[in-house]
Amino acid sequence: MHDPTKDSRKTRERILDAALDVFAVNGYHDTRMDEIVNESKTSKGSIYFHFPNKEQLFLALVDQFADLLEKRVISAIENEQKGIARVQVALTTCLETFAKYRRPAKILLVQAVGLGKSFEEKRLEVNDRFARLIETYIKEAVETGEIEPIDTEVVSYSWMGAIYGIVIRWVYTGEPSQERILEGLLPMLLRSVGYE
Amino acid sequence: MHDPTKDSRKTRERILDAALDVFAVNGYHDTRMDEIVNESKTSKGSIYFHFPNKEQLFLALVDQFADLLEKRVISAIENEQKGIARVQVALTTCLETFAKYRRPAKILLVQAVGLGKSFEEKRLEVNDRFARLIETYIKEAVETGEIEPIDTEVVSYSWMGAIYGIVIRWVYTGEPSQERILEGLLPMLLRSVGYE
DNA sequence: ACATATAGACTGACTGGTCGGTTCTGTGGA
DNA sequence: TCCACAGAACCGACCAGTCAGTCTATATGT
Repeated sequence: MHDPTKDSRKTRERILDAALDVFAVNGYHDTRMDEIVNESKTSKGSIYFHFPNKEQLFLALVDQFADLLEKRVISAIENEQKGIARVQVALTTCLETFAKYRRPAKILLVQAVGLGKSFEEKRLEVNDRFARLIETYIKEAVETGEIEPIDTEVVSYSWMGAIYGIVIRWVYTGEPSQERILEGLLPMLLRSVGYE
Repeated sequence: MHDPTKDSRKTRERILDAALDVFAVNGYHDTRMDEIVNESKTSKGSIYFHFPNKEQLFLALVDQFADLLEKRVISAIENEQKGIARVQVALTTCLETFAKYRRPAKILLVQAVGLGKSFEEKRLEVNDRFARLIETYIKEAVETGEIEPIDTEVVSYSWMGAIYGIVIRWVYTGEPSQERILEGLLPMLLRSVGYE
């Protein structure tokens, strides 16, 4: 019907970018719509033209990053053989993506937590998607016999937690360095399922 | 008999109990002080007599649980020999405590996240306390030679994350069962530092 | 023993500022 | 002419925090 023009898309992105900045720093409740208006150099009318309300604007950011993360993981492993190699690449890609997109990561891992019911639903949905993605590759590695059979659900959720925990700390303090994370965390996770 | 201090203490606890219930279910921002008033069968004035404001009431709950967790871990390991045995007991105690105190756990792990700066400070402080506690015991196990030298900081934070990740899922869905968590997660964590 | 004073604990109706969201008028470009 | 937006003025629900006053128990004075 109405193909969004180039300008329209640009404005939408300016709003999303500004929202990303402000939400990442201040969190959801401490962010005023007027701040996003200022930051985006648009207007209140414009924001409410592109997004129905504050909540949907925020969730759009969460979705955007979840999609990005999934796409990057899937495209990274598609050249790999089934098995532990895929697990390794998937983990590396996750960590690299979190490192590269620090603010979206903070929004997903920190700012989206502890908000109301509708937010929590979205977050659990994203988490599940992510955990199942990891679970798939772990199961493949079990199938190829590279690692022993294990409770893959427990493994995937605790891996996710481990990654989140480290990344959250890194987001706040810059420590441990990305190098240390890759060199410390990855082997540790693989060792946890009996792969050296 | 009519010790005013005792009555006062009881009222304070009634308020804390009610706040625990309501905050755990609704989160910080979706909790109205009036709900806590109703739930606690006290009054607005009474709450503001015992606590300076909403924020401090919430943080009192976080502190309460952090203290409890630390006390239980420390008292549990004091009968154990230095080394991996202590690590094992510390982890078991953590998981048991989270399981036993489900609502406080939810408040610490979920509802306290993504609130403002002062909240985040408190949460990071609690997390650090907890991570360092674990780190201590891991270091001891390295000293006794039961496990190989490792990046204990990365280990402690990722362990913490792993535990959080699993517990959060359990808090929401009841899955995986406590049994599966103890039988799946513990050996996994120990394996991750090269201990069978 | 009785009256009075003081203080701590508690009550709940009320308020005042905040902020998400609306509305409306206007503008420039395709 | 219509889309995409600017932006100011405005609305009004919502809710943390206030405050004047009540109640009860104990201390003090006579």
